[in-house]
Amino acid sequence: MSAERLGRRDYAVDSVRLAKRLIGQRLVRVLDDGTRLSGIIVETEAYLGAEDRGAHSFGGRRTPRNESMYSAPGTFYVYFTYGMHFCCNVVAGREGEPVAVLLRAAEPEEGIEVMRRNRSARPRKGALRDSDLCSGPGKLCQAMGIDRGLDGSDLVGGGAVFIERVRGRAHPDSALMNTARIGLGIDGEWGAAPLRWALSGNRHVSRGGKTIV
DNA sequence: ATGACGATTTACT
DNA sequence: GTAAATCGTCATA
Repeated sequence: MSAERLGRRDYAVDSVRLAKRLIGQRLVRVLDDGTRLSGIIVETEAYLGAEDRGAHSFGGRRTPRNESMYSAPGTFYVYFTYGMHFCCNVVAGREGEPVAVLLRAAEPEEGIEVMRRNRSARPRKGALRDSDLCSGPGKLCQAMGIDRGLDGSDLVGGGAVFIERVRGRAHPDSALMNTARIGLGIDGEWGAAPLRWALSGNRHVSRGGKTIV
């Protein structure tokens, strides 16, 4: 028996709704050798379309890098940044509408030791706690072996990445923390817009360079 | 061809 | 808290 996966319909909603809907659901990455790496999504950010100054699609920008944002809802959008990190998103809305949800953190479930190994590729100080594995967009991708090779893949169907529905884990807004998005180099309306959601009190939420509330 | 800049993470003072 | 690491991407020329 296999768990139910989110379908096209689940993804075909505006990015704010999808950002909240994905919290509590399970992100699954199946490696080439069949190993399952998974974690419960605990932090997301919504990116709107052409009007969103913080989005890669601001102003209707369409380049080879962000092409996946224009694909069907349920498409994976993976990009490389800061010369060393990958970040992954889930496309929302309708095909041709460049809106997406950034997956920022997850609570590891399956394949934790593989994730720890993936995250220890570069030498570092002390031992990695579970909460150091997927508590940030770059960390999550490194732990789960997500890179540009998965950009444009379809989360609906039999691919190597998908999201499983976790029954009884749809969290009400009251269980979520809602803040401005992290790391955008912009001020004003779009820099301050409360488009980041995280499961309140969860230890796997990223620190985002700032103190946890 | 060139230069400025990241939807970040880590180490160090 | 501050700064370094590190390189693909995109706008400009």
